[in-house]
Amino acid sequence: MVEYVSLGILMQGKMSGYDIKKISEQSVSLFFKMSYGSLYPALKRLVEAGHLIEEETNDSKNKKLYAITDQGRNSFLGWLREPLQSNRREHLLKIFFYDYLEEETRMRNLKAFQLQLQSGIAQMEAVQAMVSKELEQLPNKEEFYYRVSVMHYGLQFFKMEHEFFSKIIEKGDL
Amino acid sequence: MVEYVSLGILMQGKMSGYDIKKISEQSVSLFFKMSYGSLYPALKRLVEAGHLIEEETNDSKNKKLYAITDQGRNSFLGWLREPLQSNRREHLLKIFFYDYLEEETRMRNLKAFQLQLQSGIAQMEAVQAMVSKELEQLPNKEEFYYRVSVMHYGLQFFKMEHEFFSKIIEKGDL
DNA sequence: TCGAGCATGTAACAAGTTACATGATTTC
DNA sequence: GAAATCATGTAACTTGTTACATGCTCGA
Repeated sequence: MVEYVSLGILMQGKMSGYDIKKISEQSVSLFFKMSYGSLYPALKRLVEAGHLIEEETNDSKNKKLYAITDQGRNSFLGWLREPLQSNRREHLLKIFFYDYLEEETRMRNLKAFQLQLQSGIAQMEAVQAMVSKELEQLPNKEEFYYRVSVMHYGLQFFKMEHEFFSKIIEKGDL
Repeated sequence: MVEYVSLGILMQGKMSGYDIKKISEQSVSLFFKMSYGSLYPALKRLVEAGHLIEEETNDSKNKKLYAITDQGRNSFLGWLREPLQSNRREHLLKIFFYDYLEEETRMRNLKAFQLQLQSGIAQMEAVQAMVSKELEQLPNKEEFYYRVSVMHYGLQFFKMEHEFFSKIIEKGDL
């Protein structure tokens, strides 16, 4: 993931590793934390793979500037085009970069994900209904307060996400 | 984490590795996915560390039952008592098991986390205000539609989480 | 009898964290 | 002149995934 996030940030223009990290903190830090220990080796690999070009500046700080190549751009777009998956939580990361993606793929993926969410919600609602029935039979309900709350939270969360997707699919008011 | 989730599930009573996975899917799968490749080695380590006792059943399927020891219970509770941190997303996992924790620590941790959320929200709102001002100056606003949407989503999400915490702290209606 | 589910495990690999290590520059 | 920040990197470690490997049992 560091690699794709780095490529995504470098779509803006060339910059140093240090800058990439700073920008990631100001933008995608909600969904993704980057450490130098993963970033610098990743940049090295990307250069070796021809996805980036390294440029040594001989200014005082001897920092290096990284620029994305066509190959890198293609690789990044390939990643963006993949179906959205919520299991790895990378879906929001991808959507953050969706302005770079062509409308068609964008809509296809957003709608597919929307459907997944819908069936997930239906499933969870079924489970919840069952659980709360079972729970009512028990004398010691309060012992499951946090369990139940967290399940409830999960459901709420998915419903919120579903609503969010509806809005961005319709390019609704934000 | 597999280790703590396994211990948490075994607080209910002894069962096989296979069962642990099944139960994890029915309960915490929203926040945590378990694979056998991590589960079985984890169980082995927990036995070696004295946190679990392994019991061979000689029934046809030759499955093994795992039971939590006092040491394991203490280790699990130690983990539960740690402050909640949202960076690793393990906070909901912990809260799921919070019925096992004493009220005092529970409230202390929930309230501390609530405060963190609050300052996070304030910070994000400030950033958002700045960004949307800057954005209005630009002629090509639409090129940042997804970026802006995702940021908006993040803020919404944290607000929702904040509300959730308010409710469970007050033992409010769910 | 055949496939789904029960049941356990290993090995290679992937990805990232943490701590360490270093040094220049800017700002107060 | 001290502290913060810019700037890059490595090595050991942690954690988990994926694919492979095996074999039993129960119901249709």
